[in-house]
Amino acid sequence: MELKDYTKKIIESALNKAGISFSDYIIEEPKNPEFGDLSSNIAMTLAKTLKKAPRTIAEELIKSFEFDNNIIEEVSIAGQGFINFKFSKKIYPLLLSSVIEEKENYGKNNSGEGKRVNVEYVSVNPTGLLHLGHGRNACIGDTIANLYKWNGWDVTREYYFNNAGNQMKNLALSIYARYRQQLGETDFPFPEDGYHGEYIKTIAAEIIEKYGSQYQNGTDDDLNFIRKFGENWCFDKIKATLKRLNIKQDVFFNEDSLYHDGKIDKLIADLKRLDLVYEKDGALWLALSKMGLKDDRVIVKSSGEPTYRLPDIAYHRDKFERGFDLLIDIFGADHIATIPDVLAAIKYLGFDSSKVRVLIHQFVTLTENGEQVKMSKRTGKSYTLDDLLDEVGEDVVRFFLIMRGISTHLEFDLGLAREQSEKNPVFYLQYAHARICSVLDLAKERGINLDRKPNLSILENNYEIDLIKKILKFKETVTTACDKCEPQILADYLRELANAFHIFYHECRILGVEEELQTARLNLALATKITLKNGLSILGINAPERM
RNA sequence: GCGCCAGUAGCUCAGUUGGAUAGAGCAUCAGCCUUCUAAGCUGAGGGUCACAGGUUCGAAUCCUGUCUGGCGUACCA
Repeated sequence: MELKDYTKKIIESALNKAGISFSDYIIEEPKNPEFGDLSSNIAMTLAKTLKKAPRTIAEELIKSFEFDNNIIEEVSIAGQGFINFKFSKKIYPLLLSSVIEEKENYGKNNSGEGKRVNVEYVSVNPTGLLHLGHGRNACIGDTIANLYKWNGWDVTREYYFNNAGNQMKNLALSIYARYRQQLGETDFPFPEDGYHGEYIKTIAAEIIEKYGSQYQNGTDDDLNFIRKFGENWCFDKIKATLKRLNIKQDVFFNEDSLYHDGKIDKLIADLKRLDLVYEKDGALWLALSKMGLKDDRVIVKSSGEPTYRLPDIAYHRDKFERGFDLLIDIFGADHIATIPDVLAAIKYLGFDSSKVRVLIHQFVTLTENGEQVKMSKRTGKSYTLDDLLDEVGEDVVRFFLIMRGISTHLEFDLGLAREQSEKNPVFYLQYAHARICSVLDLAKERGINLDRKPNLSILENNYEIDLIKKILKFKETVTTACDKCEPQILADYLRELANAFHIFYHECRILGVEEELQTARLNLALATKITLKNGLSILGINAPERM
């Protein structure tokens, strides 16, 4: 935000004049607006090193502040030594015209220009359907990818999957058992740790429908066919669900390719060369204890099969070698165990592991009227992401799954989500947008020309100024939400923005007032609409023109 | 046992990396539509920030310990 930069320069130049080099302070909006528009704790943080009372430091600093009186109205000292800045009300409307000029680009910045980030999310193996937790992962990942895009980064959205190994065998055997059962052998044994979902029965039924009983002998070829059929079936469903959420990933990275391309062999060779692995009990162990971790782990089992750690390390190395400046992994809480191992290995292979940012989100529970919901009422089976989408719609799902901080458990209130009313926070935002569109339409009908250069400085009552301030905070919000990788920050901001608009709308008549004011207020509404729409698009949510 | 995450209003959650009187939504109660969408707005009540110590000008925030819940802690992924 430009005003914050301006304030920072004032402080910095005062520090320079005093010959002090110091940056351990913040400039922030005080919670209580009576304290001004921006506030700094510089005098208090300096107190420690200068060994002077905060208030005297503040007084001395203020004496050498140089600023434009048209921008800053008042600088004052308060409390234990806060320096408060109060801006002229006139400055805000002037900043509004750039919002309207930038339109769909308002809020973007180029701080990430020339940098490449890889965001890996969803990454569900094709052995089943997406559930709520996957949905949270998907929505967080997609929103974070959008945020990086808005901050000027070159973004690659990636999905990592494994279509080999035990779990796929298990999928094949599970389908095969259902297949035999549906062909008449009702007591055909189901594998003990098989996939119990109803979808397995659906897949079996489809195989019967298309191919009859030709795979019932269960030869290797038969099982291979069934495995591939099941994999494709699951992947198609997963992709279809993601498409409903408007999520489209750029790269689907198959773990298997790491083997075909020799990257696994190369990794083992390199680890051997670095003396970071050893053999014991017929297995190959990764010497994590040499890398500062507690326990060594097996990376190749005595059977010759690798454990998941090995390809995970090779995969991260591959991402580094593809030249990304930042790697973001989004995992559910159950995947936490492998992370320190992968990062340690990556570091000892000579890569900068601080470029890997791992985001762990906690689980989602579905509730209704305070009770936990496990089954879908419609299907009577466990709730899939698709069931939820059918029930409450894409916008609500996307919003609800990002509206809490990543690291907290998320309670998805089905009753609230289903509610098409003011209680539902999504509709609150969308309603503000639709309301603006309706006013703008009406203005158009009445032949009001918005393009004529508006005199925005006529906007000066508190409702107008508060709304303008909120609109201007959007840029900073996009940056903060991205830096912290917290989509929730943006969701909260949009609610505040919509609230500021609703208040303005309630208090200030837009159409039918004196012409100059009408034009100015219409432009304010337009700027709000632009900001709301841009923010919603980052969250992947529609901004309806009518509700 | 050990590791990670969490514990803030009746419920669901924020709290800008240590700042000023701890906030919001929902729920409850009381108001506001002859005028641009009432899916809106206004007001009220509601708190031992899990507990106990410590660090300092100043702690919901940092440190130590305790308690509670979730997730991990495989030659599963």
